[in-house]
Amino acid sequence: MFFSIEIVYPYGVTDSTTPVSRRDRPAKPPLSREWIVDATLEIARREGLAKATMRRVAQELDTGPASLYVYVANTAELHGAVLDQLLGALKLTRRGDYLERTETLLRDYHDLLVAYPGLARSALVMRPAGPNWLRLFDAVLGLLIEGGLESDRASWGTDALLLHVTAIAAEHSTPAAADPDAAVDPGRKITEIEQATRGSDPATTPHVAAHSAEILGGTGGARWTWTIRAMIAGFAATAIETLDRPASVR
Amino acid sequence: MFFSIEIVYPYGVTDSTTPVSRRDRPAKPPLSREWIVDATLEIARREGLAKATMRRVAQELDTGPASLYVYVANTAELHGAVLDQLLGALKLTRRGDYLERTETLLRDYHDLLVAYPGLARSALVMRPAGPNWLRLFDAVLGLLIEGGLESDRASWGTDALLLHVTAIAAEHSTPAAADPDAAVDPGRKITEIEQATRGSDPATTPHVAAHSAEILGGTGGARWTWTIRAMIAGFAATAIETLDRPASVR
DNA sequence: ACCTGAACACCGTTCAAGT
DNA sequence: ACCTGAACACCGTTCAAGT
Repeated sequence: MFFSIEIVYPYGVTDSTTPVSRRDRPAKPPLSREWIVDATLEIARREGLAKATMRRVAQELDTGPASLYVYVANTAELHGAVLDQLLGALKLTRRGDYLERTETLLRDYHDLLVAYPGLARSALVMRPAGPNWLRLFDAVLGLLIEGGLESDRASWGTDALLLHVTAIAAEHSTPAAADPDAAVDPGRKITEIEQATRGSDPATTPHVAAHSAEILGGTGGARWTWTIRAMIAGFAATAIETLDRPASVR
Repeated sequence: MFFSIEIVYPYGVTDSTTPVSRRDRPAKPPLSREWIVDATLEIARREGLAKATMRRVAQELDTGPASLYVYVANTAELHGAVLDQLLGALKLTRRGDYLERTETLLRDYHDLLVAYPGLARSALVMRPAGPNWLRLFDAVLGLLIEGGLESDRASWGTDALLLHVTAIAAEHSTPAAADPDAAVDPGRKITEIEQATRGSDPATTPHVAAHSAEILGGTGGARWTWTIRAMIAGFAATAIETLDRPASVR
């Protein structure tokens, strides 16, 4: 076997997180990609990624927005660099079996995305491909293989798991959450769905009407864990070859 | 049993799709929510949802953007109305067992999102709650229950499946796809990930390096089907109660 | 009562002109 | 060669003023 615990564990031991805490910037710092990403990160932490616009970042660095384009291709690329920077802080735990460790890592990834409103949304669009993203992908893939999944299922499964966790995070980081000005008001958006679900017409949506309690029920944590665990179980149980039989379905 | 095929099948037989083809608008139509949604839909179809801004829609309707706010709360709400409108066109097939029918419905939903660049992205953020969204949710839920899933797993599973399909669509509807000006160039973004994956360092990302072919392999269709089928299998095999045992994991 | 012109406060990105 | 002021082409949303 080519994988080993020793190779997997060093994941996340990069120094990528150092710039995060480096706040001793001179008044007029020398412009560089690193400083730009750093400034973007600070704005994202304080006010959400949506506020970390080219103009705003430039202002933070005492320059004009045009200057940023010397080091950064566009806003999407900049936000991608921020995500990858943050991903460097993720670390694998040594505790638990492969399943617990996978869940913990995915949870940490989720929590990271939620901590920076707007980040999940851009992660979804960006198709991240930075070095730390690759490390995260590698860690999950290694865990699934360690858990006994065949490498093809493990590969596609890792893709699906990371995408799903990102989507959950994107769904939860509402625009309201990204805007600290708006009162937190966590019941608002929930009520809208709750209202639609509970008040659904049994004639047109009989199953929703009959199971509204289950649809709306469960703490976020229990639901999250169940979903991830069920997905992994499904990936472990479903062979890819099987598909070639009724593959003509579309 | 309270669910029945007859109740499930009428799903999608609304007239919501009629306005889509109604292009015989007078030069200066009377402003109404319906006309606004209709105009937004047309712009979205032709140029992508991103171009369907308040200003652009207002221009299409020969008025100022302020006038739209009489009928629509904000851009997000308008885009949500467009999604729900389009969802009205989805229909259940009678062919196949519950699994095939679920897959076909989810596929149709996916294809719909992909057909309107930007729609998936906004569906992800919006937490849709319109009547046709509820109908779609109800249809999937009904199919999973018909397939034998307990109602609690079916409920959470439906949520996860719809979220995942939306996320896949959002991932595939790149900003490039939303912008018809940009040359289609489908190899571009793929190459970026392909490059990162293939060129990954075996020292830092051993599993990615070892399995790059599997990670990048598979036609989109096979991958999509495997993922959805595996998820459903996992939901069917994983009891929610089980979670309360090691629920203290976080 | 209903509608809207005009304004406010922003955006990303480019490019000609400066140092 | 490197940097950037100023401009171009947009945004969402509000509100005072009109009909």
